[in-house]
Amino acid sequence: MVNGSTRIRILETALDLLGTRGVGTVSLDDIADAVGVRKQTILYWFKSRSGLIDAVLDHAADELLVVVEAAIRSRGDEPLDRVDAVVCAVFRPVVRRPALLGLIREVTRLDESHINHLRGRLSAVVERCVSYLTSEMEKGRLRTCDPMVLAGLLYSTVSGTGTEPIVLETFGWEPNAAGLRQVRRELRGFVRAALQPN
Amino acid sequence: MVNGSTRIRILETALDLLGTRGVGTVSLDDIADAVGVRKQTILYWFKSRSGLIDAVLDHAADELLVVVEAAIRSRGDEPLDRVDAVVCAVFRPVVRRPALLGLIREVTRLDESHINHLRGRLSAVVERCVSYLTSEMEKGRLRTCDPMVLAGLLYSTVSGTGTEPIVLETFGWEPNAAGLRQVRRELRGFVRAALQPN
DNA sequence: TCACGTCTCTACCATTTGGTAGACAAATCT
DNA sequence: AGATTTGTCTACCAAATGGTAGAGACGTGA
Repeated sequence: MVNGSTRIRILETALDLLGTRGVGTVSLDDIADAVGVRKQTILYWFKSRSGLIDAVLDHAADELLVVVEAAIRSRGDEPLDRVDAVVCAVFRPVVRRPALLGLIREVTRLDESHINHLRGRLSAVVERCVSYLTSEMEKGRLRTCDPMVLAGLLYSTVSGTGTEPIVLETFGWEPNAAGLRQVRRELRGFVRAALQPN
Repeated sequence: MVNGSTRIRILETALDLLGTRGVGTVSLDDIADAVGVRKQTILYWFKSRSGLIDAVLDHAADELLVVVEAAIRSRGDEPLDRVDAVVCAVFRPVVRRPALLGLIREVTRLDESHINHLRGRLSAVVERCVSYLTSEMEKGRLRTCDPMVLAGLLYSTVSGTGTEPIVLETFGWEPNAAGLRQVRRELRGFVRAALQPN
């Protein structure tokens, strides 16, 4: 375990490939080629393809968790600002690492064991978000609705924005830095409007 | 071309499988088994796997277009009601045919030719939606923002709701008829709040 | 009856897939 | 120095994949 660099390189590369091209269409050879190594080296570091996928999901969840946790703790008292911070935090990987949300999204295509694996990893943050939304609604500082479903809707909106550039392009969006900034601006306004107490 | 029933059955089954399990993980044999026919029968009706995918995308686009077109023309003058009708229309396949939006979403994983194929099919509706949003914003009857990005955000929200039941379950949602109704109710409230003019 | 087009089948094939076995080199320990 | 562990490789393999070739069943029109 002294030299973890190969393992890490495999993990990072696999995350990018699996997240952008989809879990089903990427073979171990594809990943090995991208890393610059033979397939058998991957199978030395990971028990099997399935084991690699679990490890990559962990890796992705870690990366997301760190970002979200930091954002949840940030900024002052006003809930709209706080949610805004989380939205921005989740949006950041969209720019820096488009594969991340794409991989999380792939979970729908995986089998029960992988699903439960990832779910266990994310449930803590999810619960924190939901209970926060609940308490702010009770104080009348957010539009009153079902907080669990609301959290899911927020996730869908942000994730969709990040994982479906192709669809957004169909809507006339231009995939460059300026376009991304604009999408983020509109996304924030959209979420803010959707949460405003009435 | 007298008996199109086998062709149709292949198309429908392929739509379900490709949409739910992902384009990359479904083989011709899988589809053939589900139809109750041999793989070579599929290759008789469709030039190749790629050709089948194009045909399935067409089929899916048709199904979606009919529903959306009808909804766009429905209901009175108030834009919030009209958008609401479209949201409900797109949500209906979520219940009746979960694979449909899932397949559209898969476009991100496909290559340029398939993408352009589907995009050409959908561009007309997309343009209608965007120009409608634009005109209503100019009249001050919708929250003012970039109409193209807004259309994309709306799509992301609705599509995500329908294609990521697994994720929604992580948020505590229960996947039954009552749960679906609640998700739809919250979805409509969410969109309505996000579009309210300020 | 015979020829013909339609539709589905069996029999293959080359390639790719995830995975196993074990050789070989470099580092590390005794 | 010799033994052992670590990390990557070459050489395979059985199964599955997309696709080709062509046989046979079936109905229809002449």
